[in-house]
Amino acid sequence: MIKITFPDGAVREYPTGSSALDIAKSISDGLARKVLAAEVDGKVWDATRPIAMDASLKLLTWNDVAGKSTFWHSSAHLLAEAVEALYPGAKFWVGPPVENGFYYDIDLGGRSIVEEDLRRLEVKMSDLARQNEVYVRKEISKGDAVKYFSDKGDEYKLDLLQNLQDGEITFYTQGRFTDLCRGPHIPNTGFIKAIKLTNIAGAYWKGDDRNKQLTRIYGVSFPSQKDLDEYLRLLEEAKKRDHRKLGKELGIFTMDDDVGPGLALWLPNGTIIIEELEKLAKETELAAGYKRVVTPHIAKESLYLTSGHLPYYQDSMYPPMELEGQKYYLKAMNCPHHHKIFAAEPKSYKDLPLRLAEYGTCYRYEQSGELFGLMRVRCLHMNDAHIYCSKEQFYDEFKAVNEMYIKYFKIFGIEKFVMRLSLHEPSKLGKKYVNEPELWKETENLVRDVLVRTSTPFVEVPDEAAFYGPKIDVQIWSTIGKEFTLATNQVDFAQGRRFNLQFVSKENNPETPLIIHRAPLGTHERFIGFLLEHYAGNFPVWISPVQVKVLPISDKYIDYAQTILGSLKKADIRAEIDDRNEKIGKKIRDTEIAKIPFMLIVGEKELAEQKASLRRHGKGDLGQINLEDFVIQLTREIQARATD
RNA sequence: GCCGUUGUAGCUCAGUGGUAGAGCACUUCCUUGGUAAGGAAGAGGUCGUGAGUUCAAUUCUCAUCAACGGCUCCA
Repeated sequence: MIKITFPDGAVREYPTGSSALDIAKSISDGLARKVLAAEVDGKVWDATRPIAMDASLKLLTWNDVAGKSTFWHSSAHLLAEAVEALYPGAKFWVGPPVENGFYYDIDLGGRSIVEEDLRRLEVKMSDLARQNEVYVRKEISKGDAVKYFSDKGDEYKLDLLQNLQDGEITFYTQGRFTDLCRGPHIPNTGFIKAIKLTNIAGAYWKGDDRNKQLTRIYGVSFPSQKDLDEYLRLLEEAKKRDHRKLGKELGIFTMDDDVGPGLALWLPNGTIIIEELEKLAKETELAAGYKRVVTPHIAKESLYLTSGHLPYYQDSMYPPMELEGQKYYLKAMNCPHHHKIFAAEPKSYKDLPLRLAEYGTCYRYEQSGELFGLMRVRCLHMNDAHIYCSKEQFYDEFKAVNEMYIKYFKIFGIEKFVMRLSLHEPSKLGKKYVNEPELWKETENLVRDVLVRTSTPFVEVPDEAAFYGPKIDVQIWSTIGKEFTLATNQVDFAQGRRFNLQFVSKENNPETPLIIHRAPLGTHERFIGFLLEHYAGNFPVWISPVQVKVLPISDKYIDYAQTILGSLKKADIRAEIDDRNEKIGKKIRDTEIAKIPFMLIVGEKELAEQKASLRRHGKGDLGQINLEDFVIQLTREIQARATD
C-alpha cells in the first residue's frame, strides 16, 4: 500500500501502483471523468501512470492551468495523427500547448495547405477523438528512439534526440501516431469533444530566420462544444475592442496607401486625445523638474556615428537622403539631439540632474510584416526625456521615473502589465552590446536595486537590453494577445562617453553623467492604440473627443440647444449639437454608438423649466438637471481626470 | 524580410468570362416625433495597381502595392 496526501492534507492509503485515475475513481466516477492529469509530488504526470510510493497528489482538470495545457498538448498530438493520416510523409518538429490552444510545426515536404485542409483535418481529428484512443507512455532507449525516427526519416525528431540521454526519453503513442514526447497526456482522445483549427502560418525552424520555414497549424480544443462556442464568442468580443476597428469607427486615425504603410494620419478626434495626453505629460514633467526642448526630425550621419546607432540599428532607420554632399537621416530616436543640447553649454554638478523632455517625432523603418495598426508604426511621437545625472543621483532619479509610470497607470486604470528587467548577454559584448563588462554589471545591479527596494514586482529577461545599457520595460497585451512595450525606462552609460558629455564635479574634476532614457507614456501611437482597447472606446470624459452631445427633441428646440451649447463651450467643455431632422430615439442611438459620455436632451419641458435631461453613455436616463450644476460637476470630473 | 490569406461604394459585405448589387452612412423632401433605428426619393464604384491570355477580364494567369494571421525583428 502507498500513502497518498491530498491538497487538503487528508492522507489515504491505496494499493501500490494505483494511478491518479484509479484514485479518482475511488472518490467518484464523475470526478474520474474529468481528470486530465495529475500533479504527483509537484510534477505533472499522466493520470494513468502507476504511482509506486507515498506521494502528494493533486488531480488536474480543465479548471487547472496544467490540466488545460495537458489537454491542448494531447490535442496537438491528435492534430499530428490526423496530419500523418491525411498527408503521409509529413515530418514533425514540436507541438506544444500555448496560452489559448496549441500548434504543431510540420514539414509538409513542399506541399502547402489551405483553409479547406484545416476543415478536413478537423473532421479527421474528431473521428480519431471519438475512437477514444489511449495515450500510451513508453520509456525507450536512445538507440531505439534514434532507430525509430531514422527509419521514419524524420530529421527533426532526430535533432531533438541529440540533446536527450538514455533514461529520459519517452514515446507516446495514440492510435497510429507515435511521438517523441516527455508528456504528460490526457488518458485518451475521447476527452477532446470540440476542435477548431484556427490558422496556418509559416514558422522558422528553431525560430531562426536563416532556417527552413515549417508549416505551423494553430488550433484550440475543448472538452465540450459549449466551451468552444463560448471561446468563439469571446474572440468576437475581443475583435470589437480592436483599436484598428474602433479607431476607424470613432474617427481617431486613418492610414492611406499614398502616405505609406505604418504612417498614421491623426483625425480631429484622435488629435484631441493627443493634446490631452500631452497636457498631462507636460504638467507632470514640469512638476517633476523637467525642461522642455524641441529638436529637428533629421540629422547628419555623423551624429549617429557618434551615438553608435548607425552600426547597431541602421537596418531600422529609413535610408539617408543626400544634401550638399552630406548624408542626413530621419531620426529614429531623440537621444543624440538631446545629448547635443546637454553639450551646448558647459555643465557643472549644480546643473544636474538635467531632465530634457520632448514629444519627439521619430521614424523607424520597421519590417513590413511587423506593422500593426497604431501599435507598431513607422512614424511615432515619443513621450521622451533624457535625464543626465551623477552616479550618486541615479537611484533617486530612476526611482522617480518608475513612480511616474505608476502614477500614470493609476490615472488610466492600467492594472494588467508586467515590469520586465532587460539585461545584457555577456557573450554578445562588443556585438549587440557595448563592450563595458564592468559597467553592465554595475548598472544592472543599480536598476535591480531600485525595483527590489521599492518592492516592485518584475521579471528578469536576459539578452533584451538596449545596446547602451539595461532597461525596464512595461509590457502590455493587445486585445488579440500581442505583447508590446508600453513604457520604458533605460540606463545609458555608453552615450555619455561617446558624446564626451561632461560636467564639473564638486571637486573640480570632469565627470561623465549617467543618462536615463525614459518614455512612461510610450508613444502616442501605441498608447492611444492601447487606450482604445483598454477602454473599448469608452474614454473617460477628460480624454473623450466629444464630451457632451446636445440633442433637441425637434427643431423647435434648436435655439435652446444652441444656448446650452454656448454655456458648455464657455466652460471649455467639448460639446456638439445634433440638429439633424431625426427622431430623438435615433439621435440617442447614434450618440450611444459614438460612445460620447454625456447627452443633454432638450424639449418642451426643459425649455419651460430652463433645464436639460441628462443621459450618460451606457447608463441611460438620469433625469432633469440644472445646467449650471452639471457644468460644475462635469468640470470637476474633467479636472480630476476621473476614470469614470 | 519570410510563409499563408485577402483586396468590389465612406463602412460592412454579396456577385459574375459579356464592362456591377444590398444594408448602413451621405443629399433632398415628407414628417416635428420624449430616451438605442419614422417614411420616400436621390447621388455615389476604371471591382487595389500594372501587364498577359481572350472577340471580350472586376472574374483566368503573372507581377506589384497594401491589409490581415503567424514567424523573425522590435532603440
